[in-house]
Amino acid sequence: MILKSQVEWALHCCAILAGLPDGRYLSTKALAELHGLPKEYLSKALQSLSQAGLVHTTLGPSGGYRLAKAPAELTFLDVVEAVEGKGRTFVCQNIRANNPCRPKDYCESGSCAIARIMWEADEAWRTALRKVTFADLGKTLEQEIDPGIWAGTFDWVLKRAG
Amino acid sequence: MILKSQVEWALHCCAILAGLPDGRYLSTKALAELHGLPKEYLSKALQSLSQAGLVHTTLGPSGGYRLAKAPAELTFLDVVEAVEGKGRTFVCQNIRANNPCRPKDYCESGSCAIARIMWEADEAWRTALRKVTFADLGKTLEQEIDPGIWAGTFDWVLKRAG
DNA sequence: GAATTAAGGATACATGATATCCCTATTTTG
DNA sequence: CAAAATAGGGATATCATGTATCCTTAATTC
Ligand code: SF4
Ligand code: SF4
Repeated sequence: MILKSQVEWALHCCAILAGLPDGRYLSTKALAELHGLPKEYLSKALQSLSQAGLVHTTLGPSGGYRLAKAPAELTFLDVVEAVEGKGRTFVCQNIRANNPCRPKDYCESGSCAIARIMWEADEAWRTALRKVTFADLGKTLEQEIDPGIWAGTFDWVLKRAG
Repeated sequence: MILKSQVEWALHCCAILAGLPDGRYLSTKALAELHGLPKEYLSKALQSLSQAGLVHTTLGPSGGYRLAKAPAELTFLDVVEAVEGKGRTFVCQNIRANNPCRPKDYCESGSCAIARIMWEADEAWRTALRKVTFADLGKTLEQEIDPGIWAGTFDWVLKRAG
């Protein structure tokens, strides 16, 4: 059970978009170059973000993506769920219904303890991701990243932003 | 990202084994019949439990599986990790190294904020699973399951336990 | 009108999950 | 001792999903 690499890509792209000045857009091409990723495939991840309403897009030259909300309103969970889906990681096949000791067509009284426990763990994971916004991430990155690279990347992005 | 169905199978099998009297063993065949699962494939899941040291096995007629520890010492996380592996669900491809603004062979100072946040969420998931033991589960199931089915299943299992 | 862009359909490929079959060594049963 | 039953594990087939590329269309900018 491993998250798709598109999750990582989407998180990085949102981190960049979160640093973009208001009203500017950054294209798939620029984001792909910046991260060394296949442009066409990265595009699918960005489309997922778009379908989830997390980013806003414009067409034509100087078009591309920007965040649809303020970085403080966008959580890691938003991005992860946009790419990976909102489904639970534990899916119940209801194998208890195969128990030969049960009367046929016995009606279950809701979800069982095993499924509930697994789903609670799922929810703990989601809660942890919901707590972190891209404003939080921006602050941390600014402290941790080499200032030269930070500034250089910022310039690089601005030059290519429409 | 969905857990393998073997996780569900292994959890159910451990739930049954946790109710087994001391010194008794239950075979793959019995566990497969009880849950309506393909015997040969369920066997792989049980082998994972065995390799992780969670169950003890004996060969020959009347052989099979029993828990290696007391139910109160066996956690959901033990079983999930035995089947699904102990690896993190977020794997970092280090795509920041592709940033064209970086000097070549720039040495990263440890793991970045994005990866740390994802790994912390992972850890929250594991913590939730580590909190629940099969003694806890047993108590819940005893309260929730129809007493007739509960007793009938217990008898069924005892008849087939070596 | 030409260039650039997001969106999305079609397709191929790789990987991992699911499932079955078969063989071996070990242990109980008779 | 012989037969039956068991866990363990290798080999293989099948299917779903993730990864990746290519191409077309519609919208936008210049
Ligand atoms: S016992 Fe729970 S987890 Fe197992 S099959 Fe039934 S509902 Fe699903
Ligand atoms: S920035 Fe973090 S998550 Fe992204 S590639 Fe680097 S280490 Fe991995």
